[in-house]
Amino acid sequence: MEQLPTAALPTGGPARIADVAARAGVGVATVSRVLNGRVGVRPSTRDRVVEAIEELNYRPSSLARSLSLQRTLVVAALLPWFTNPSAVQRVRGIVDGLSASDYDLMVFDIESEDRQRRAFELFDRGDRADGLLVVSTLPPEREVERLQAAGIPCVLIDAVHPRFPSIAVDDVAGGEMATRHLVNLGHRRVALIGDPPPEFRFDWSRDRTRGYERALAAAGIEVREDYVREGTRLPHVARAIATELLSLPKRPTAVFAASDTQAIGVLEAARTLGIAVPGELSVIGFDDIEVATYLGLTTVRQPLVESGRRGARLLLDALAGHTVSPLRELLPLELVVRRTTGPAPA
Amino acid sequence: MEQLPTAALPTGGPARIADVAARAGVGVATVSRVLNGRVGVRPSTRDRVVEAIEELNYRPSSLARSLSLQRTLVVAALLPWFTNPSAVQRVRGIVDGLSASDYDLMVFDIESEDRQRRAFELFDRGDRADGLLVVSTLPPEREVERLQAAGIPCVLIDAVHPRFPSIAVDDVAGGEMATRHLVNLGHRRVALIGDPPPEFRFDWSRDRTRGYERALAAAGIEVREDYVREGTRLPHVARAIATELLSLPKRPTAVFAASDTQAIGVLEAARTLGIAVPGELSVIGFDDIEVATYLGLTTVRQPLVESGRRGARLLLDALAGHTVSPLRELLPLELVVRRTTGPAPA
DNA sequence: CTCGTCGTTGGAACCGGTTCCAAACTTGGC
DNA sequence: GCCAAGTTTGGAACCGGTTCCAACGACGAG
Repeated sequence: MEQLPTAALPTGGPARIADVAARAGVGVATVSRVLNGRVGVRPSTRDRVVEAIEELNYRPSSLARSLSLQRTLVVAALLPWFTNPSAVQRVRGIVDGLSASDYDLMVFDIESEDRQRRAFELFDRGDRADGLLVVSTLPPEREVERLQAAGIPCVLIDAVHPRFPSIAVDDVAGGEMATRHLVNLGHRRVALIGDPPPEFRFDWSRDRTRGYERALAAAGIEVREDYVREGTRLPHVARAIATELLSLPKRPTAVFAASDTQAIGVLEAARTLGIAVPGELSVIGFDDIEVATYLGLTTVRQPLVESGRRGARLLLDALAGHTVSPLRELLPLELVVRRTTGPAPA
Repeated sequence: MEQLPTAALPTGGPARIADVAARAGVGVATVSRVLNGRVGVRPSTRDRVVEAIEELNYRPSSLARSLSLQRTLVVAALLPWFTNPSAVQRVRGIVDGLSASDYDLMVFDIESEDRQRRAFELFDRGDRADGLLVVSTLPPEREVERLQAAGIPCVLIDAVHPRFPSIAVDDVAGGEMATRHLVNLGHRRVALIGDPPPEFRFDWSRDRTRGYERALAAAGIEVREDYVREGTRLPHVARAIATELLSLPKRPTAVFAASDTQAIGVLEAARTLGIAVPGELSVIGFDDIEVATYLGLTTVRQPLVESGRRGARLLLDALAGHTVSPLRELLPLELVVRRTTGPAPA
């Protein structure tokens, strides 16, 4: 018998490439070549290496590999999960858009400002991921600098920034579309529940409000201040606001909620107060999240899944070296009429 | 002016620790000490280093750091997102359970078998994450070996395996609880829609079915084969199955769906067929996902958020070096009666 | 038989951090 | 003013891969 290295795992931990090399009686460079399917390795040598790999149950450290290659083959999606149920749909699209590529997806929750900071600290140097998809949030300006300096491709979804390509919708048009639908049904007392101006998110709510105002103006209806409310997306917050709204002396006959989540709160408030929907009250949302179907909620659909898919594609393009100019791509909106809107009560 | 290293970023890329050291006129070891808040650095030196760090806008590479430390300060959650809406709730709990720790969470989607394989390839060596939370799925046996060999702490949530600690519920009891509720309401023709035996997931459906059978037996009701169906969780699949079920000559007066997602499909089928719920048909689900509230779905609640929180805590314990024996922790179930179940029609 | 060429191969530098260890520098007591 | 003890400090080895480049062997041609 010829001399073989004694211990299989001298270090006690998982085998390293050097262990494999020693076992196969070759150099580390050769093992690396075999691992990466390089040509120019004698078949007999290759066989010995493969055998050693299997005997040691070896798998290369992706960490060390990334460090050496300066590439991780990972794409990270940064998104606020919970404040935004539609984000899950978007991720579905991202997964789909990435599925044909070599890249793996990692999702990072940035619900709190603290976690947002940590997320960018992990990713803005490009050593945890090769590219970033930032969903429904805006990177702080300091990070914008850093990302661009480090040359990390970054695509925004459901957010807009002049320095990055983005996938979004025309929120003004959407707000107008929703409101016009209500007006066309004969409603004159149309309320709005929007999001408060966000601190570090993209302010889509403001644009939807603008669309609301525009549609009312077009119909010659004055905007009543007490009909325009703001509150976070949390269901119970929207519910409380809706309860106030529906308890006004001259209560609205229709409510446009700037997101489906908030629309659900309105529906709950109406049921509690014994107000019939759509008989006495019409409700329209925005987004068309999955629940909307089950609830029969009328809403303005934005292509959530498609936004993720497009964003992923754009990022892959950028990663492939194609220069992607910071364009603002708008996806189409569509009115989906279900069972929560109807003619204004006489 | 004294001589300073000329180019700020000689490499063109982000600054490295050596650049900082050169700029501050110290060694890399000293910079490292400052970065990590070690004591034993002269204040004046520390100031020079801090200044250099700021001037170069330096941030250490977390990748290189991980490689050197053999620690990532990252915990990975592996879960099938979309086949399982309850997973989102669980992640919410995980985030909460981790929030007080130094660990960051990364979520990895393993919807397809292919992605499951890739996930474990990325993580089973422990160089991408220090610990794993495996949700609603089972690691392949080969990976079990590898994980244990590499000493990577791993906690299962909504799945059970003899070699790992796990957080789960008593599915038999749950199935029994749901079915007994229907029986107590006077139903004798109780159908079941379950999951097909999964290939690489944990088979909770089988246990819930067993509970169903047990409850019927206790009431002296025979299990009718044509009342027991199987289909994936996709809403339209459950819907198709329910449509068949409700078109039987002697159709059931109650359906126990092994998950809320499937229960939703049943509700849709009933509405399409014009069957009143709960007047003519009672429906009970399992899980109590968020939608269940909005739909008024009667269901068996399992503590989804809590499962994530407990799993995270257990994992943190393991990461802190406490030995966590492979215990099977069961969380309590609770019957939540809403508006989709009622007395059996006369 | 010798030389040049090509196919294989291994050593060593590198990716960007951490840390051991020894050397250099302070400081205090005499 | 000198020496021992303690404080700061930097060089170099290490984490585990990839890859450049030089060296080695086999082979065919002259």
